[in-house]
Amino acid sequence: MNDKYDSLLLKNQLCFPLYAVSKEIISMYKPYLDPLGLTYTQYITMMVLWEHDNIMVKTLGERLFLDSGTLTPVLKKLEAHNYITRKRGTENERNVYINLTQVGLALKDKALEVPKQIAQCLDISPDDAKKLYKILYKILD
Amino acid sequence: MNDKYDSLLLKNQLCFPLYAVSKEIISMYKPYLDPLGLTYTQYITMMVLWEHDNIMVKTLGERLFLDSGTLTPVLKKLEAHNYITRKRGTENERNVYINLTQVGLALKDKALEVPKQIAQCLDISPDDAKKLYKILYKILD
DNA sequence: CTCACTATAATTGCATACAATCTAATTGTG
DNA sequence: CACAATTAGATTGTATGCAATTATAGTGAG
Repeated sequence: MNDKYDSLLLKNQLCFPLYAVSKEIISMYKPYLDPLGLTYTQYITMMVLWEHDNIMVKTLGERLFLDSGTLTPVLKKLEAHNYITRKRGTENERNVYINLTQVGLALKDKALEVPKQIAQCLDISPDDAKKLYKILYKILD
Repeated sequence: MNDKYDSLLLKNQLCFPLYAVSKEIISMYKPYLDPLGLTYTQYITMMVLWEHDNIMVKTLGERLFLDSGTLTPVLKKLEAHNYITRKRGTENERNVYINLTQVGLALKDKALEVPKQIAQCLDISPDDAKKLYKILYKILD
């Protein structure tokens, strides 16, 4: 009923459903983010900036669990869209500060619809959502 | 205490911790998969094949939630490593069947260590793990 | 039987992710 | 002060992921 290879069955993995659900939910964002001209990664980047403007790339990376190798190209695209600006710090030339433009700030109001739409698509009970959230942050910390 | 933009706070998202935890755990696999010459995507592909050999790319894609655009390059790499073979079906030329080589099959024994090591690194209670697993599969189905 | 339709992979283009390396700036130490 | 060590970003290389398109092979309605 149980052999030595059971631990290698896909259905006995915890990481795989995490990976699959993560991708599936991110793909649900696409139709709602496309009108805003944002990808999912760009969206969560904007979310951090909407909460706290004028932050360093390093801080952004810590909040999003992303390194400069990922963030630099993302930020350059957001800058090309005129949603943000990138400026070297005067006190310390190593630091790059990200700031929202008027356009980027204005996008916040349009983005309000996104979480609403996703909540409707996502078929999960409030109880499960709460449990899931808690367990995930327990792992992250 | 509560403003109209609360729904856009990173900490109020359910998808973000899913995405972050998924990435963090996948990165934990790297030191254990490197000696096997596998990436995480290649590893879960091999897991499906270890469970059921001689399956079509389409079936593999359904199990892994990946499309041919992702799988074709992954499978070509596994073929280049001599872990698998790819053969067009004789009954239906559209189908491509994937089979393990002797080397690929032998890798299964070495891979047995991987889930053991990951379980040790992953600091999560059995109860939380069970809850998490159930909720994730509820979403996937 | 034929031709539109469908199905399966492969290909192409774009956007991440991350390891490793590099550059420039800053800091700590003797 | 001099200089090794550290830090912040950028760059490079490799490997996904996914949408859209293409190529080829089967299928089915008339």
